[in-house]
Amino acid sequence: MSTVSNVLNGRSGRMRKETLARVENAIAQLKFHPNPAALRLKTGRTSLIGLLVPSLANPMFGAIAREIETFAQERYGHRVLIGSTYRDKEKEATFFEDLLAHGVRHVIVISSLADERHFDTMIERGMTVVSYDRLAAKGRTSKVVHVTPDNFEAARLATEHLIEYGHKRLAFATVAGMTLSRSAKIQGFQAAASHSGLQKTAIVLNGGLLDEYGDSVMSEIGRTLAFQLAADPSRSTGVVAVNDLMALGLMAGLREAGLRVPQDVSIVGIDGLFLAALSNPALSTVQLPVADMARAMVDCAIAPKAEGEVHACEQVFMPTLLVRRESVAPPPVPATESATGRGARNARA
Amino acid sequence: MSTVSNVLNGRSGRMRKETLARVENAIAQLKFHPNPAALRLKTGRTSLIGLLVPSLANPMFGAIAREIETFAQERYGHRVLIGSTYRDKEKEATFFEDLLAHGVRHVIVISSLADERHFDTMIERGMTVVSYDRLAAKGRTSKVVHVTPDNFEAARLATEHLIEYGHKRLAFATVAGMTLSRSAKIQGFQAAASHSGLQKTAIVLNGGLLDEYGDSVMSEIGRTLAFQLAADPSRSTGVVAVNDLMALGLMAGLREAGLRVPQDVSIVGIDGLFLAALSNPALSTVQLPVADMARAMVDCAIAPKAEGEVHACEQVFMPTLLVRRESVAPPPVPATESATGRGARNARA
DNA sequence: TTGAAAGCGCTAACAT
DNA sequence: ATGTTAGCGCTTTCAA
Repeated sequence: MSTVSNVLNGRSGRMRKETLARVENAIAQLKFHPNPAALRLKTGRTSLIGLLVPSLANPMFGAIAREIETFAQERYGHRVLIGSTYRDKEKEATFFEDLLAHGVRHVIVISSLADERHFDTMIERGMTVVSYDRLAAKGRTSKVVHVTPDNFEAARLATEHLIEYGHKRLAFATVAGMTLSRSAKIQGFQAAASHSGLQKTAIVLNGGLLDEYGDSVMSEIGRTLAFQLAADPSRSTGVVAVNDLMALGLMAGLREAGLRVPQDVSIVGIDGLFLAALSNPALSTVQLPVADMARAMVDCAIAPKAEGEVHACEQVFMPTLLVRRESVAPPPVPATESATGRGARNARA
Repeated sequence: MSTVSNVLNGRSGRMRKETLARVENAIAQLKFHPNPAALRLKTGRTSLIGLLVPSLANPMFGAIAREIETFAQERYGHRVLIGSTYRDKEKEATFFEDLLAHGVRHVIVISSLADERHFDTMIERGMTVVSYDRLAAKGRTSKVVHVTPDNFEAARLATEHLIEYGHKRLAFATVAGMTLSRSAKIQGFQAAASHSGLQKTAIVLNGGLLDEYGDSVMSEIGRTLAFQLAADPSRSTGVVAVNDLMALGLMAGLREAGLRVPQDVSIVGIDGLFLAALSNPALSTVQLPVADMARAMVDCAIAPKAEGEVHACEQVFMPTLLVRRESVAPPPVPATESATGRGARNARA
């Protein structure tokens, strides 16, 4: 029995070849697969990785989940235990408890709550947690691994694109509720604006709060924001959306409000969803390196670490590039200052 | 010990109240949670449910997965072990093996291969498998539970909508590779066409094959099909897409080819993704009852069944309704028979 | 180099 | 009504 165990665990040096062959033969013959439950019970390990997303219905998270699942499986033979948090602290905590109970030691958390102190508890209990879309808070040394796109840079790139086309009145459209990634994007937006002396007219449009229905309301918020924008005679002519879904909602809302994209308002998204190519006009967006980030997350989560290794690493991925499509054009030439407006409730957020 | 076990398993009748209270107290005090691995090892059961989707990156499957995950958790306290198959037989089989090894007894398979005989093996090995988007093949009695929208009816509804607007030349756009759901849709399409004497001009447009990249190429295929359509002087004026993603791709392609939706060509989708409301023009589509179906699948998969119960049930869900938006209009009035065409390579599929 | 035995945390049969 | 025990399938000492 222990010899078989040794074979299974690669300690084939401790027996003579003949025995090894005999065991391997039997394993093949019987199609023997170690029972994960027994393994789990004995060792505490399991070949499962936890994945926490705000909502599976959000195509961006779907895209990331897809890459994570594929890679974890191919590279490490791990399956994925998935859960939606709807950005709810309670749900997130419950999920972590369940994971622990199921023996899952590796978990990837996509865009969780602003506060990640609760991760430390889990790490002390033996988990490796990889957090997406944020960096460690200043002054805190946690053992959480962070993998994130450079959100500042992504937003800066998007904003630059608008400036390059001559836009003077810029806006950044986001949802209420501040996360690190959102504030990094806002900073990138403002940095780009300031760099061109446009900070005075660069505004942040804060839409509604994501409710329990998760991220499929993101585009609804974009739509609402679009109406606010449309109602403002001195509206921004170029807007950077916090993500592609927001951008899509913005475009739909603008159109409903009678404004044209890009003739009246230009829009740039961030993410690079395949859906961005399908919109009308096709959405210009900053492409994030989804597959690379997914691989990095899986590696950080699962790869065996050297014993004393301080495991807090931070990986920041550059946005691959700006995908220029059709949603950006030069700003409209104003006949008079407020020619494009229609007498409106002053509805800026 | 066994008393505790009895408490945990609801057999609280076998002890006196006082003991029950004492045990419950201790459980609360110690925050005791039964170890799933031990439970699994002992009983063979686990509180995990398997979910197989063609691709997580497909928003429709994301939407379904979201509902399944939420309901399985809320109703049964089950977590979801998810995997993408990319519609590959090998990957599907591997996933099933892994599930079995992990002790998972309940699995939901979304839109799998045409042939589902391999499920029988798994069922014999103690699994409950629920299959989405198909009915049992005629003449076969398997123990697979089927939950599906009425695809025939969905396509019929979509087609009727086009006919109602006066379209005479109809097309159904789909991908290569026949699944039961796709063929049911085609039949619904043809039935509606025939019903109005339009069968002569009702054609099926078969796009490319879904490759290993999964369903994000669905819209690419739509785009390609759009070019074929545009090149045909006597093209169909109303097209039903096999799903919303295909419809979105079709619209993008048509636009690139210089055709307008709905003025030149009308499009109807099937699914009712939230994305359909965001397109330009907003996509008219047949809404499927995603949440209801998800619940039904989870119930069928997990709910304890009476012993001898013949377990093959078939649940067919009616499409809730047609969502009328902007992608359908009356057909263009032809100046002469082929006025709208541009001398084209005859490119029909 | 191999075998024997303990034990991971439970459940269920059995004994008390 | 409660306690005792075997055993689910492994890993890992320890002994041979």
